[in-house]
Amino acid sequence: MSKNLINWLENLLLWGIIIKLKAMTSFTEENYLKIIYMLTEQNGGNEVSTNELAEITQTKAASVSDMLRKLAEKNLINYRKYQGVTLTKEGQQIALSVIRKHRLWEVFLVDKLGFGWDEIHDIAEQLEHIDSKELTEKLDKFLGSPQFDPHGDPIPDSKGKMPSMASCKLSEVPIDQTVVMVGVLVHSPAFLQHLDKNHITLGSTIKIQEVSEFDKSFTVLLNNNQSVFVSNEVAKNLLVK
Amino acid sequence: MSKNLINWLENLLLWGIIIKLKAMTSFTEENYLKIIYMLTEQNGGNEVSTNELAEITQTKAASVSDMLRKLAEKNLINYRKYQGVTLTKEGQQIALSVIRKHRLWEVFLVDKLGFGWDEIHDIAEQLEHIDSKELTEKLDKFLGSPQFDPHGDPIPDSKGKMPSMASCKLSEVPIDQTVVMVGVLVHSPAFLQHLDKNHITLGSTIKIQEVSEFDKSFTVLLNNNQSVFVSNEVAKNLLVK
DNA sequence: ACTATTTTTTAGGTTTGTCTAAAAATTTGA
DNA sequence: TCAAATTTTTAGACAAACCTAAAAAATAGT
Repeated sequence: MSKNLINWLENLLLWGIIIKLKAMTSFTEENYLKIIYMLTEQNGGNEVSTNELAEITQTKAASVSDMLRKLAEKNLINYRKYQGVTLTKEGQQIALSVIRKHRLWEVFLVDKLGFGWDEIHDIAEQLEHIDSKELTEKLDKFLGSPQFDPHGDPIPDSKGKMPSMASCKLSEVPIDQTVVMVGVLVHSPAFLQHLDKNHITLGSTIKIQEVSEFDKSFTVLLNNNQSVFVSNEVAKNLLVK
Repeated sequence: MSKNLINWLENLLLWGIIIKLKAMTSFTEENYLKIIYMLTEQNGGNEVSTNELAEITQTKAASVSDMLRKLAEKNLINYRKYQGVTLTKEGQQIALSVIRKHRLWEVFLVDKLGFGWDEIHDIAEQLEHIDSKELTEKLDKFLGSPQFDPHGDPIPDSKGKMPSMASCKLSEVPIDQTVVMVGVLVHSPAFLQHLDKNHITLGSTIKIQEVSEFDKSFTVLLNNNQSVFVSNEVAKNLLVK
């Protein structure tokens, strides 16, 4: 009967919609996945705790618990109650895609629009959730397929593979050695502006002239022949090669 | 007493937050305002009805009613029950800012990333809600402060002023006259792809060679000396100058 | 090893934006 | 003009993402 057929088609359509909804990740879910990815990295691959997530998302632990249950149902995280979480393959893919978009947009904001590296974070936090694969790939081409963002962070490729680069903290480099500034471990506007004021930017050549016994502060020579003072606190957060 | 002082400060803070929340417009609210603006234009300044809004937002009239009550409370629309709505000054400002962002991003997508004019609508619908005045103004500069978007629609300036341009429908132009294509009244991919196939684009020179008595279809001569056939349906939706 | 503390989860509630069903207002047309 | 049809609003519910308060599990200290 044609009415049965129509019902059947409608059911199929309905199923299609349900499957689509289940496959979709919301703005908020994407944020959780991204943060779990970054914290897992920081922890050296260990599980991320509920409280850590609550701290960073600026919500309460109870809200995090709710969300973790939901993400686990969607198979995006590995979740054993009270034991913290890690990402599944699928969750990692989504996290990497969000990070890719975030970092590509940061390159756009600095290279094309002329923003400072201390001004772009909040805008990129919004742009990273724009949903269009074609857009991401065209943006990537337009920017010349950059490997690193304006803070020196690696940009994963469309398959989620991160470019790697050996680097270490400036604080660990021996005296008299000459190195190149390739990244920062802290992204706060205050830190970045401090570097600007001292003419230290991505790509700066840094020669370590003197290290104080007392407070482990550095005096370094930059490529412009300027001699600047670098506290240990700063040196610990500068990546060089 | 210091406890009273603290309470008092907390109250002030709370007030501050409430004021901020009241001043903010959500993604969804922005969409309603934008749509009300566009429908009001189409209606020649008349009120927009609940059903019209339900149709376009793809929701139910009941949901629209709810939202209208909310927007009216925030003084963004003029709303008399059962009488339809218009925007207040404040609502219009927000609508124009969203439209400005939408059209600037469309220029970016076509001019810088190489998208076709039939592929950009859904992406711009997302980008138009990115919240950063500095971003909008830097994007505008980067694009060379364009006056019109890839469909020929005017881009309001940062104060909400629309550039104007006299134009009329191709269907209203007399025979033998030569005009320039400056816009479209329909933005569906199908229509835009049809124009692409006939080599009619923004800026094309069009000379009307022949008009059929029977179906009001046109034969026109383009700047590349190609002669193409234009149905009345198409001619009614082409803006020329 | 067993309290005390901390961490995490559960239970129950709020807001936003949606829904369906039903009521009320407006418009239409004989 | 007044009953029928249409449009709009109200009432009551639901899902997502959050909250507070309280219960349960894990960890730590002696």
